[in-house]
Amino acid sequence: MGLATEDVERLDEIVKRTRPLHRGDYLFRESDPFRSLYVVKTGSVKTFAPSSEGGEQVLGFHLPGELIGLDAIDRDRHACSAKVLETSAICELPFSRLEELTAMTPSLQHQMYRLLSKEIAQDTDMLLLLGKKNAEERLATFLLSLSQRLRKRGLSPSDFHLSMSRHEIGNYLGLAVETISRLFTRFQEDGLMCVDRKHIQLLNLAALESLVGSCSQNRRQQQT
Amino acid sequence: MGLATEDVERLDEIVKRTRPLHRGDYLFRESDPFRSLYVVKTGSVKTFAPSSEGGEQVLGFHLPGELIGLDAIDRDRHACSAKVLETSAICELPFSRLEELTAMTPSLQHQMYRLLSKEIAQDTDMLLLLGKKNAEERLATFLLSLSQRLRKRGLSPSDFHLSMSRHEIGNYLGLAVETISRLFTRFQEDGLMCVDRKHIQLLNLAALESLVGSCSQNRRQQQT
DNA sequence: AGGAATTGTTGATCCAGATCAAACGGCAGC
DNA sequence: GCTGCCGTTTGATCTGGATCAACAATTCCT
Repeated sequence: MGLATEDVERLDEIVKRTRPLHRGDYLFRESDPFRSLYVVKTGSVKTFAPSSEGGEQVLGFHLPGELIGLDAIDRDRHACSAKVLETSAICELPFSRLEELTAMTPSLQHQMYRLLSKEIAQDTDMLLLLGKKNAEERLATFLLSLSQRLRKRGLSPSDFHLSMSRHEIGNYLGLAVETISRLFTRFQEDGLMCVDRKHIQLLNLAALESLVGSCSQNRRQQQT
Repeated sequence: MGLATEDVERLDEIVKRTRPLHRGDYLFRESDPFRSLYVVKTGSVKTFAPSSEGGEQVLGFHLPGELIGLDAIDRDRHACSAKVLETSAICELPFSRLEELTAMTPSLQHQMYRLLSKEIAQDTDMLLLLGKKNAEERLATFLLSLSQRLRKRGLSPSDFHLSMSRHEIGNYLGLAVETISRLFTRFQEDGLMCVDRKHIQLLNLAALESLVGSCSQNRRQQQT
């Protein structure tokens, strides 16, 4: 992510590599004391918070290269749980070590601020999604987000495996499972994608992008 | 916020105090280059991002003591606009100066990480609100949040002025203006609060808190 | 392999909250 | 004081997506 090799070496020294984790394993649970940040090397992880009365809100899906646990620094304990969705390799970054390191390395400190800030900006996008977008726009946004993040890691942006269930996607997007299922069917009928169980192929990225930007053509105006 | 007086003095040296700003003034606009963070001293500010096709999503209301602009560090330009809601005193913190200062002051660096992390945790709460709560729960959550933040600053937690319009509240909470208006009326009928134009009195904090936690009594189960 | 539990799909119905419509109350400008 | 414009309230109606209800396809377990 644009670090000098010198910095990378230093970071490398404090990273702990954990043995592979498997579907269902927890990286940490809500209210665990906060000690480390985690980086997904391969596989995927979901984070989620308990909502009132037993339910849960999926907060995010984390793909290779992505950092988990930034929301816990403030309270010294995790505010959400992180569960592995498929066999995954995860690196652990003890935060106190990281903090010492960034204190003596301005370029790393800057990088750290950027990472935290990026997380905020992403949450902000999500607020817009949940606050203003309809079901179709939400799912299109989700698919394109996955696509872009996979591309960034050199993986196929148009042919991939969903490690999360329809239920989890719906929860994340603020929609019911049934709505997700119906939209997958519809998107497929419209030739936007090809869905086979958890195997997804995006056939028309451009069309999906035009859905994301709020389908102005088929709605009257817009509130607010 | 729990800083050593020594640190506060150093911070004080880099703070720019701006003349009072007035309703409608912008602190910054979306896509402006990022230079500074802002702290509300008195008054209030709203931040908002353009949503697709002209609308906007209100991202937050910022009261005295709160920091604005953290989402811009990553991209070097502001991802949202900040508009003053009433005559306000705002401090400006040039970020490059702040970054230098925190690099040489571990306690300040730590504080900075905590602030960024807290922002993420707050956004997370908001995702839960927009993803899982109904209209009643959203408004109750909003009112209690204001109440608590005012109390933290030594202001009345149960008698205050709303500097934002019903429209802005609705936008923030993902609800229509009419819904906000109706809920205010209902909350008042139920003796939870007293509403007079923009003047709010919370009469029953405990009851509002019980609303927030999802009113399990009057709904069947709960999805996920 | 066989049965049970989980996950996904599809159709029918329902409802919270949006949208539409109208009238009202404050307040700014003249 | 009068006028016009917002912002707010209230009522009527509409609708996107939730909920309910089967059922089908997978995966898991023994």
